[in-house]
Amino acid sequence: MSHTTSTRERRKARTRRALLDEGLRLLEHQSLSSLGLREVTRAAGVAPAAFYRHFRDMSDLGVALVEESIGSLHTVVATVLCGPVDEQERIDSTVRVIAEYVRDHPAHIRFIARERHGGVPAVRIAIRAQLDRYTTEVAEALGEDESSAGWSPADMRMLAELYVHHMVMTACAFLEAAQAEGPDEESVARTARRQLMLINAGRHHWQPG
Amino acid sequence: MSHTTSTRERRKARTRRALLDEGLRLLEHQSLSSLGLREVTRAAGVAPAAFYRHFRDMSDLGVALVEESIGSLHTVVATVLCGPVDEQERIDSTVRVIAEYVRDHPAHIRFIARERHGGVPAVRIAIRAQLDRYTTEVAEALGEDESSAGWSPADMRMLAELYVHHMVMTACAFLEAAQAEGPDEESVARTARRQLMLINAGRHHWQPG
DNA sequence: TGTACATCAGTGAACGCGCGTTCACTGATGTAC
DNA sequence: TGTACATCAGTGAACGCGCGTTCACTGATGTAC
Repeated sequence: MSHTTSTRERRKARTRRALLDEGLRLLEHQSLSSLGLREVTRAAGVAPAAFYRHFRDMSDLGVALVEESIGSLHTVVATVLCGPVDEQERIDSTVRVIAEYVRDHPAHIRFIARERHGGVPAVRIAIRAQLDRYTTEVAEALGEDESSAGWSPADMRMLAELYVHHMVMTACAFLEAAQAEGPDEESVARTARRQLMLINAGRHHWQPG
Repeated sequence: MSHTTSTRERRKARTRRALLDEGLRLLEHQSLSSLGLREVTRAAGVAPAAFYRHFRDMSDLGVALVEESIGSLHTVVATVLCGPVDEQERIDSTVRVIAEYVRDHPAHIRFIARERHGGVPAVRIAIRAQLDRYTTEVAEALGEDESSAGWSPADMRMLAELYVHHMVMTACAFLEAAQAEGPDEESVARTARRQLMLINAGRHHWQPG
């Protein structure tokens, strides 16, 4: 069989994981462009030269982290979009899911927030591409909602962008709350809910055209 | 007189300016935590050691750049808040002013966007403080608007945050448009305007409480 | 099953380089008389 | 106005250090017979 994993393959995969995990961990307190190759290999417990068996350079490792970080984020949108029909409940569960996600994957969120406008072009481009895919998913889901009758595709995209940006911004706020850098988690949640309610009110009174 | 500026003071100020200007210029393609002291002094045309006559370290220079970058941003809010009474016109002029601001100060905007979640704590904190002051200004201005009758202070703050975040996000989008990294300037403007219209619709149908 | 050879993830030493920081200094500017 | 001394922004050499990258290597794992 071609997809049995040999001992060698498993070992290699384990080292790669260690590099990714330790990299992400180190990125909690610095940005990718200041993260050193030797720093990562030291943390992962391998020789510096071993790095090159897995990544071309740090920006390559960064792109791999983007895939992982946003990949897992798609579950969030799925949870929300297949969620309750009642508007208020849907808002509540959206904000709850975001809070949970940040609690479970703080390093991923921080990485995305930090490198989204960061100094490494390849990573910035990868993040934009992923968020774009994400926005498209949301826009398509909006199209299936009955309250979107009469909306132009451009307007649904515009609304999807507003939602996605709001989500990212809320995730960042939860992150700051978690490290006591900003307001506490409950008030972040309250603000986020009310902002979504306001956007919803706008949706219902939208004059297309 | 105590505030005549001597030749010496003027010379010192000029070197400081050169360090700040060249620093900001170099930050267009990298983040603060990877910007070197020698890199900045080289660009400014002074010896490395001269840096210490002006800043303790790079994060100190970063904080100075924050003051400059956001300081000049307050003009934007002033322009908008004292702008036209008609809603559509107000939205149009807001988006226009943001576009102009980004065109005139691209490096400032990029710096703020990049370091807002960047790897240098002191700078992150300075940016948050400035954006907070900014949000408070907007919230106060909203309080003076007749359409805010019956709104709680918390809800006005919540709306102000939505506006400020939308502004930052739109500024970033204009920036990306300028370097052909995203959609063109006109479609960014169109999306931003319609998002503001949707938020406005929400404002008018808001049920306080 | 046993043997001989191939593969290749990880090693460890070496390299040249630019970094941040220190220090005693220089010389133009400022001040006191 | 002229002189003697003080100030201090900027210099340039020196330092120790950790960086990214290269290379021939090792030795466990995989493959063919």
